[in-house]
Amino acid sequence: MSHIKASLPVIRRLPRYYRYITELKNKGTQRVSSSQLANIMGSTPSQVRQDFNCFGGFGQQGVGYSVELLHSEIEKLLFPPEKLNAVLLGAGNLGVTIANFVLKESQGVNLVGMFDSDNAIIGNKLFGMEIKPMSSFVDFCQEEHVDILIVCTPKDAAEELACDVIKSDVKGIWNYSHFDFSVHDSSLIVENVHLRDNLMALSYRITHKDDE
Amino acid sequence: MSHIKASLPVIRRLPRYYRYITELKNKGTQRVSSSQLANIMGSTPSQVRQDFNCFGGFGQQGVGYSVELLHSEIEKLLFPPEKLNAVLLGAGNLGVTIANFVLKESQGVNLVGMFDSDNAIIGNKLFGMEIKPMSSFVDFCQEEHVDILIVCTPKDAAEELACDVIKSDVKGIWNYSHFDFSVHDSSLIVENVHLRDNLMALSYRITHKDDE
DNA sequence: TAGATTGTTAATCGATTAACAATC
DNA sequence: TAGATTGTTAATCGATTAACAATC
Repeated sequence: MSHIKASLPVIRRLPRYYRYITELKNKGTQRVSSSQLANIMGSTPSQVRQDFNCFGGFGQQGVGYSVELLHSEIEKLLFPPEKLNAVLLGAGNLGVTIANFVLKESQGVNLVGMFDSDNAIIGNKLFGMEIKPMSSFVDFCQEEHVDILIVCTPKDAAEELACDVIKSDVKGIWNYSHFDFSVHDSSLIVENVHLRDNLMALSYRITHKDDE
Repeated sequence: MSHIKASLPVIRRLPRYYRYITELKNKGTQRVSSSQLANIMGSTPSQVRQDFNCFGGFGQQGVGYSVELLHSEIEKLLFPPEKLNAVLLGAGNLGVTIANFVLKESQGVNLVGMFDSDNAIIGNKLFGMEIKPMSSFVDFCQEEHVDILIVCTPKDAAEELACDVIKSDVKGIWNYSHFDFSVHDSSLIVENVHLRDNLMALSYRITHKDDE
């Protein structure tokens, strides 16, 4: 029953726990031990227990964890009571794919707007929503209570947006651009998905596998 | 001149250094100090120096780092002498976007094949390449020397692929599926891009910002 | 009761930060 | 020479792992 604030590594593991426990639940498994979970996660029983104890400890000494309880508790942690509202900035190739992903595969997050600066596509309908001009997004955010900005613009556009972002009063950014919001404003909650950086890291690790 | 094997956090920072140093180079900046870089990176001068010393230390005491030299050294580290060959498994919405990304925005990696199990799209041409049946990818890998597998299939399909992957003798996986290759085969080099997990972590952090 | 397995405290490990001698 | 800034060693911090008492 400690309820220590969860550290970032713990938070990052939470969705993975959720995935595996959902699988167990669907298989009809009733109980699971920290060592079984460690096995599935590729970690250690200690870590599993430490992780869960950040949130209050869902287990029973001598018995293990109830899959059902674990599932519903982690669900409560991951899905807020009201869905978060998100807005897409940059409706290019990647942006549209991510928008589609949010609409179809994410529980917990609503896509409520799409913005672009290209006149050629402004006004087009996509997923039943009209692509609006980029310049109108700050006003939109004020009216519609937007929580998350999904940034899929080129770097320069993202950089220009930086001031507007602060004005817009959003709580977090899902950032696919090469502009690092977190470096410039540490109060923002940012998750970066830097595809290029990620592929480079993979390529480095492959190439230097046998170093020393 | 220590040349310690770079740890994963250091490797992950390398592409970011590269981005910032490329910018400095394009601006015509000649020299940069560890504290300036720390500022741009949102880290500390100590970390910058430690990081670079993993690769042999590119600086000059009392003077700083030459932007030109830093750029070319990091480039050498990140881009292998021969490009790596990659193959896409799963040419759905996300897969096609990623393929497009690799073709247009990644130096250092070649896309040499695309595979899917859906008969409706097998044989279609995309980016001048024919989508081939999934069943043929192991043979293809043997003939064409494939280094990287980009997995954009649903979880079940990825799970079925697991054995073939080992046979195929690839060196690394860029994984967008919900099947965790790294847990099941720790000898594989895997970079996971779990969009759903990532968005969930963002949503958790937003919702629990003010906890304790 | 004995065996199993948690919750929690303590020990270890690794990464980050600080300090300082070396040197341009 | 004095000032600046690195390379490198030492100190700190945080996360992971181990140990063990509590308890089902």
